[in-house]
Amino acid sequence: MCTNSNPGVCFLLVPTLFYTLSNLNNPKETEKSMRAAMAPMEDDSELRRGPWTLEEDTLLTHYIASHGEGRWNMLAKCAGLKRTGKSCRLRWLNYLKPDIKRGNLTPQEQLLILELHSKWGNRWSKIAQHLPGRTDNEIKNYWRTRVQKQARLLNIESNSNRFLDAARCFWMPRLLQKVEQTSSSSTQTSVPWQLSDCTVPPLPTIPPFANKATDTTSSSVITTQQSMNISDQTELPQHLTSTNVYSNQTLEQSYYNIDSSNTGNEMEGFSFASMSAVDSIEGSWMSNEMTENLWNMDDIWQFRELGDMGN
DNA sequence: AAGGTACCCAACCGCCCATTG
DNA sequence: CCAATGGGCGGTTGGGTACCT
Repeated sequence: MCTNSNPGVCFLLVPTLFYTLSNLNNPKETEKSMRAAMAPMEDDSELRRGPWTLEEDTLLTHYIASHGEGRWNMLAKCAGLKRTGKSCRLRWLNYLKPDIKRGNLTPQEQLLILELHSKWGNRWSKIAQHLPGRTDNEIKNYWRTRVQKQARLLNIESNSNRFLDAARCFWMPRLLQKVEQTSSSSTQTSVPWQLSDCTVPPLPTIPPFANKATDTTSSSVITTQQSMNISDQTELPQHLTSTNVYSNQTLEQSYYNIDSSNTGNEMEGFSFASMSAVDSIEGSWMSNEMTENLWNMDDIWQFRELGDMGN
């Protein structure tokens, strides 16, 4: 019933090669894998857990190449894996599947994640559907490690409107700028969506945010929908495919309508707002150390010449 | 060089929903 | 209708590694 005849050579080679390469310079890892591979032989009744070995990967890949995906519990047994079906499924989807893309997220992908997350929240799998080759797990990790880190540094909730506004006003435009830079320097792009129509408005010359924070008379807080011009459609965000959502008006609106109910200490956290001018405004209330941390995020924060961008 | 800390990410966990018998 | 099972999803954890002091 469960035979492993007719192995799919390609499927077999990909993970094997990857494993070999990734462990080539890591004898420690290879040794660990070997030891782990031996472990199940000691107690066949035990389900294995923890890191997958090359042997397990090969077994799984081999089996799927021959029989296809699905029925994971059955698959695990038939393939001779001492793993749960869930574990097999996860390993395949997040690691072994041939079309998995590896390496750092491109600015385009980062932008798309920010954009889609502002629309759908933590719907990682839904977001991942729009990033070919990226897994929900990877996107989730990216969000939790990079994005939420920024939120922490800023002392604001990553799921708050304030953070959304900050990302919208400063992060996204810069990513767009970077996208344009990279796409202009190379004719080919792997971006799954059209970038040609994306336009980055010049960043406004913004006064230190603390000044605005004292304005408790302003009343409205722009919502995600308002500032993003995001429709409820399931297609890609409009500005990524057609017109520019970062119209000057929208940008200005979202900037100046950051929750005005916040005062004092809370506002201090929202340093994103002054980031756009952090290099150009003398005496910014934001410490150099803090801005350094912020701008070090990946390489997207290379745009130190913010003053220039606004001109 | 050594120890401590922060970060990254693969893997696991628990919950939920859909399907099946 | 209901229980069992499979599969999907978001949240969390722990080990490895890079970086810092």
